[in-house]
Parts: sequence; structure tokens; C-alpha cells
Amino acid sequence: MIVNTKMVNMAQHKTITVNADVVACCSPLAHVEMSETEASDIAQIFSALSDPVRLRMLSMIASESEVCSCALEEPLAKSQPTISHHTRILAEAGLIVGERRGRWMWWRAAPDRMRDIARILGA
Amino acid sequence: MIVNTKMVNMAQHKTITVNADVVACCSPLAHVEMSETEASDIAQIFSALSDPVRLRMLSMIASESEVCSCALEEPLAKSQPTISHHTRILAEAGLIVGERRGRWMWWRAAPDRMRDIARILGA
DNA sequence: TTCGTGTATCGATGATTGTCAATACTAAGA
DNA sequence: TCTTAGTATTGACAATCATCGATACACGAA
Repeated sequence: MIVNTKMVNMAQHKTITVNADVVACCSPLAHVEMSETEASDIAQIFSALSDPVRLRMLSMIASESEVCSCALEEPLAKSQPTISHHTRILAEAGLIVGERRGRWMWWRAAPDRMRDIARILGA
Repeated sequence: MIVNTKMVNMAQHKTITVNADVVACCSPLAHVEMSETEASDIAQIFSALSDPVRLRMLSMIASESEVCSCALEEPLAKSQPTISHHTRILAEAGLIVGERRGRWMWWRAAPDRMRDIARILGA
């Protein structure tokens, strides 16, 4: 039974997903030269994707409907603080969204955001 | 008149494009959980995309048929060694391809590689 | 309230990275 | 050959990052 449900991106922080609309409305790379602002915003997202642990983490989360933080430590062979660090970075990039249920933190992928990024790369 | 033409990725190095087929045959993120090897290979490419200067550089190159190295310094406001450093990283990631003509280095985008990455993110 | 447990934060450390001045390399012309 | 000019490499430095132990916080149960 679900006792408490709270939508958050950064677990106990304000819900901040950076660059939401900037990314959504950004043109494909090959069409227009990017501004410095666009470049910084998008670079942050690629930066979130530039770590092997986070990539496998995102893959695990995106392959299921949702995954608990506690289910990530063992397969990724990382400590609990490290897992928390990486989920936070993915969430700040808008690639995953977190939901607290009691003591547990559940994560699910944000396919819209992933499509936005794919579109920027797409030909 | 073109005197000498040499296809290279790393300007005066061996032609090394890392992960070429690994990336091309990699499944979308949400389909199968990534192996550590896949994750490392793909993380390297996202790492190349994770810098604002490189993103703008790639955008400039992809917006034209080809761009000379010497045409990048001024609009990006970076020194020549820095430009060379960034083109090298993009080339090693397989995102751009270089061609030397005389004293000049010409770069063009690799849309196939960009599509491969988009497909990995795509839904 | 107290205890147990899952998660977030802090602090420190070793590794990686972006940047540029100086220098070496490469190619074309004189 | 010597000179000029575009590019690559080296070396150094400041900044950022991944990692984890220790600790604080949040929540449910007794």
C-alpha cells in the first residue's frame, strides 16, 4: 500500500529539471549553428550521458517500468553514495524522474527527453 | 588546385575511429541492459559531445559541407592548440572526419555516426 | 519515542579535463 | 635551401569529477 507519494527530481531538493524547454525546441545540430547558451544547456545533458556507470544505470531504468535505488547498487557494483550521486545527475539532466514511496526511491526513464536529444543529433 | 589529399581522423596519427561497429550495432537504451564494454564505448562518444565548445564546433561543421580548422578559431574564440585538441576528440569519437589539403585541415561531419547515437537514445 | 533501514549530504582524494604558451612538425613558394 | 604559414604536440595549471567512508536525514514500525 502506498502511503506517501512525492514527485521529485532531486530527491530532497526543489524539483529542478534544467533546460526543459530549451532542449525541446532546439534545432538539429546540422541545421543552425548553436548559440553559447544552447550549447551549455545541451552539453550538460550529454555530460550526464558521458559516464559508463550512468549509461548502464539509465539502460537498466529504461528497460523496466521503474527501478528502486536499492536495486542498482549490486548490479552496478557501486556504493550507495555513488548510486545516489549518479541518479541525481541523471535526474538533473531530465533523463530520469524520481518518486519517493516511503523509504524507497523509485526511478523511471523520461523517453520524451531522450527523444529530444536524439532529434538534436538526428539528420 | 589540390596537390595532396590524405584521409585521416587524427591529423598526423593513424586513422583510428574507436568503437565503429560496436556503436553501429548497439541496441537502443531501453531495449537491453548495456554491457560494461558497450557502456564504455558509448560513454566516450557522449563525452566528446559533453563540451559546449565542441558542440558549437560540431554544429558549425555539420551546417556546412566542410570547414577548415583555421575558420574555427575566431568564432569559437579559442586558441589554435585548443581548436586542434577539440577537433581531435570529435574525430576520435567518429563524429567528424578530417582531410588534409596542403597546409589546411578540412573537417566534415559524419552523419551516420550521429544517427547511430540518436538511435541508441531513440524510442 | 525509539529502533531499523533506505537515501542524501559532507569531506577528502586521486584522476581526468579544458586551456594556452612554447615548440615541433608539415607543406608550399621563392 | 630558406622562409612563411597552418597544424599538432608538449608541458603546466586550475577546475571538475568519480568514488567512498562517515554522517545526517526521512520514514515506517514497534
